[in-house]
Amino acid sequence: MKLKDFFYNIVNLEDNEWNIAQNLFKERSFKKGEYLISEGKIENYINFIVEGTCRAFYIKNGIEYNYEIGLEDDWISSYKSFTNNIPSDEYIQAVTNMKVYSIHRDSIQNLVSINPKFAVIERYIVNKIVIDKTERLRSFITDTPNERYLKLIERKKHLIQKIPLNILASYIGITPESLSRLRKRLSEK
Amino acid sequence: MKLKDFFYNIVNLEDNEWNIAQNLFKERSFKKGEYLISEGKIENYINFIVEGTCRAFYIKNGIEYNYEIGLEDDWISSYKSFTNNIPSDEYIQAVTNMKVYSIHRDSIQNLVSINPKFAVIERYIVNKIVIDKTERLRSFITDTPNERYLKLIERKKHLIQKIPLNILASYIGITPESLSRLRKRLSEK
DNA sequence: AATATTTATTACCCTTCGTCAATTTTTATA
DNA sequence: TATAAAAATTGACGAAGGGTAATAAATATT
Repeated sequence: MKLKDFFYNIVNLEDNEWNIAQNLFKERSFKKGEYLISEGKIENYINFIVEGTCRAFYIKNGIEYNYEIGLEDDWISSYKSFTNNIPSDEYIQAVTNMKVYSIHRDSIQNLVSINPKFAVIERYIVNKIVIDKTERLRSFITDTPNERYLKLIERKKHLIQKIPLNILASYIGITPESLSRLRKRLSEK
Repeated sequence: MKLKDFFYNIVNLEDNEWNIAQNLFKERSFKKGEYLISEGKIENYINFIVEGTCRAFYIKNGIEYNYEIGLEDDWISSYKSFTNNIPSDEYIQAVTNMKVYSIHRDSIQNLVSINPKFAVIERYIVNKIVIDKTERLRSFITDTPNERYLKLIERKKHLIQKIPLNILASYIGITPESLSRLRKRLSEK
């Protein structure tokens, strides 16, 4: 079970500690196209992706902007909504069928207050979010769309290649047409 | 004292609680051009900016990329270095003379462990970092350089206008030449 | 399997930004 | 204050991405 590995890589838990945590996660499945969270709804969960792929996007002037792609072993949530308990300004949608383990905001509070080990894990996840966001921001500042594309497909090739081009293009920050041309240019070399 | 306001806007502290916290902050001053942190050094502090302006930048292929600008009342730190206790991959430099209140990693641990109110404050600051980063990432995805410039100068006009153009350009993600032209176009309207 | 729908590719032209280089303006320093 | 250094502006040109639209390919749906 991957979630267990994730936890044990951060701190060593006793069996009963792991059981307590495990019981607070609930397994949820989403079919391709279904939404984990929609704009206007409050995000109560943070989700560990066991299987499948999803995208986080927001809409501005009628256009969808895919600013995050969640793959296996990633954590995904509408963070601002989750932490501030306010309506989400974004959507998270399953790009393929997917399975996630979800834990409720209150359950996290619970875990963190009863055992400092869980506080360490929680803090680890938040840090990872900050650092990933920073890295992605840097990529937008420093890299060309071309470089961003190459970095993206390096991430987990087999998974990325199943994601529609228009989503990848948006993630990189260009139009689908441009990504199509970019791919062509790369293949010609 | 602005730091006090910042704290009290999050939670109400008793006088003695505030005193405990206050004593753990140390005031530091930096002259224009001095570094709060340099690449390779470990960042031990998180800094509340009382006066002045600074920039956070990293170097890639010999080029400086200014990815953050710190103004009064902002918190600034080399986050990844600070939280993971590893050498910084970036610089933070005073753009004007500045005064900050700095608190050490260990002192925060201290505060957080003795009083949950401080845990709330700490969590508030980390959340703000995540949300600001997300917002800035979105701005890179959604907005044109022109829009990013307008948003930037709206932030705190009088302070921003004292920052050299080449730093602002880098922050927006364009060359100084382009920002110069952009400004010209705006002034012609 | 046939049809409809969505997704991807390609061509056209246009705009913006980057690069390089020269000049002007501002700021720092002897 | 004079001089040097740094920062900002401007011009010319090229490359890359955007917009629109038409076509082709791949997926869904009946």
